[in-house]
Amino acid sequence: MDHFYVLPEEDKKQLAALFTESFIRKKNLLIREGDLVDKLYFLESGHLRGFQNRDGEEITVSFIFAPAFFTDLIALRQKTPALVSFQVMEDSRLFAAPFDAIDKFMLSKPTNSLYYLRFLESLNAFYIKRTFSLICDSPEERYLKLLQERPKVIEKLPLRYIAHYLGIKPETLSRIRRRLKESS
Amino acid sequence: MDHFYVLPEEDKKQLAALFTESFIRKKNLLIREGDLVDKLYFLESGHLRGFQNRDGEEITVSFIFAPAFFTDLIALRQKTPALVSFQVMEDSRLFAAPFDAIDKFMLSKPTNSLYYLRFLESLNAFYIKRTFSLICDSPEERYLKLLQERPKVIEKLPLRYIAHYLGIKPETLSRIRRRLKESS
DNA sequence: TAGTTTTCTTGACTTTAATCAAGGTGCAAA
DNA sequence: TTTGCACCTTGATTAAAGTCAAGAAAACTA
Repeated sequence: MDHFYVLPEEDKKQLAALFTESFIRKKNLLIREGDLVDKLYFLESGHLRGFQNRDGEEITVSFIFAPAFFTDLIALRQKTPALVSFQVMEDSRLFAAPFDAIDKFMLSKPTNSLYYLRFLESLNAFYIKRTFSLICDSPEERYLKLLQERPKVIEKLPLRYIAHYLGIKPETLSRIRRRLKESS
Repeated sequence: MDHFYVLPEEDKKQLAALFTESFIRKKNLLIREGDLVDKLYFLESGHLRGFQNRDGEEITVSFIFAPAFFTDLIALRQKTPALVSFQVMEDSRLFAAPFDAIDKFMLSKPTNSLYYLRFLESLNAFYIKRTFSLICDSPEERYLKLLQERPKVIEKLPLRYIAHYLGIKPETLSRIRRRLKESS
């Protein structure tokens, strides 16, 4: 929890007390599309994929690698049904806290919201860059950038998830990989 | 400034005092790609486009419509050169505040950061939805969604900017428009 | 381990968008 | 008002990604 901003020891304890531990088995859903969301999660081990159901097909739109906080922020704040399902890709340990309690914690002291603020800022940076890449770069360029910036994604995840994440079809990614192998 | 969270009158005055007014003429750049950024801006009238230079061509990647806060958040926080140039599309009135001062303001009272926090959350929601649309929707679907969600964009902006924003070429958008006209 | 299922690869073909180039339109400046 | 320029539209062509289908490889299960 020290990635963004280090809270004083005392406040950190107070925050940690809001979370309860749980375990979840491979392939289970943590958030289901359409659910209401009221918790913030911290994934300690394993990784997740987020997907949307489009005409019966599951389109993977995001990945979460431990250790990381996550939730469906849109559903949570706007109190609307979740847009995305989150599926655990291996047996995982995680912590959950009611967001109401987090909000209270943040309001109790100015520095308490700094961590969340930094988290939002970096999430923003990530999605802005991803948007720009989808607009400006070719599928092959997007794949190469992903390879550079998040090599874990490529090592651990099935090709079809990566393809959807990049906005292309699995067959196309398979061909991109072959092209890259041949030309090297 | 009341879109997200209404500050008490006193705090609002304190915040407003951090901003200085300025005017900028049509077509001028407010932030230039490569600049260092240390201010938060509030656009009171007019609208902006953000663009990147790719192989000599200006690719429009974002629009800002008054009234709205904006800055290059990535450049600002990571103290890296701006990724995007911001150009005013008509003579505009705006306000600027050093971000250092904003940070101090936020740290002086827990509720002072709430507005910024809501701003970040809604910016996030916006870019997440845009990313998903770029992944899942066809160019025509993306155009129709934009038409629905931000009709101002379509009314006021040149076709080629809208096309780049949607990740397609101007010729393609021109053809999409014709198709839609014919089929209605 | 053997067998089953899922995922990946590959080829042939179709669809879609990009590119290139020409002509038209409309706005802006003189 | 006229002229010039920037922008948009359109058609012909090319390039790229999508689709469909079959077979190979890998992963899971009994």
